[in-house]
Amino acid sequence: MVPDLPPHWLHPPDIAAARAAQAEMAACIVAEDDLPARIARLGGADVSNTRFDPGKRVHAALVTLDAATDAVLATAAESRRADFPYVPGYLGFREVPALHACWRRLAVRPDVILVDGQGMAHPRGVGLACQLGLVLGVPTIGVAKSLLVGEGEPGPDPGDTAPLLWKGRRIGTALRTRRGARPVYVSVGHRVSLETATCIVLASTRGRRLPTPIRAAHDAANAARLQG
DNA sequence: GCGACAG
DNA sequence: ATCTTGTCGC
Repeated sequence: MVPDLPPHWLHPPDIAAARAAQAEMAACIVAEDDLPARIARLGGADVSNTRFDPGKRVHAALVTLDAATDAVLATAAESRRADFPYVPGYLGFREVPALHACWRRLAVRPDVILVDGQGMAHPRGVGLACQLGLVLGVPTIGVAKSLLVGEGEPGPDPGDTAPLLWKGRRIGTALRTRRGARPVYVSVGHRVSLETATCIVLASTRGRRLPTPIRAAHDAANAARLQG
């Protein structure tokens, strides 16, 4: 938990301030297990955008699923104007504010949130999943569909993994969740170990490439965009 | 300087 | 991220 959440962690005035904020956040990330022995609820987070939108709005969604049945226990969506542009490496500053609003209204809270984006597999070790976890004070896992930095190619079978390496450092795990599909890139967000993160992601993938919570969040964010 | 670049 | 139908394959 963050005692005093610095305003610039959510709303830095510019890229330079955002970069400085990430440096501060990097020192606060906890890459260790802090989860209940038996995870009951899994969260999913995603944001949808409208192309060519002059209003620059973002449509965020946070969902809570029963880890055993995949039943949706709660959903919260937030549509608002983005106060930060999309800049590779600074996605968190664009999406976290709206997701933070979703969290405040989420009726049933999950034990851990699977985030559609990188965790520590980031140039400065502070991807969207890390930022969301730090701001909410909740365990998070980064699950990205493509790479920002690093490389790693797992075997062809579901469950096959390969270390995600960058500059000689391990920053995550490339995980094959489905045969014939491109791998997903798992990395620590906050308050979870890479090993546990990888197990959770694989366990929540029902024969699909992406884990159920993220698919549900994607659907919810999309629904929010199609409405308001 | 050139190329890369989550969502 | 988003624009989009059918189609190939297990």
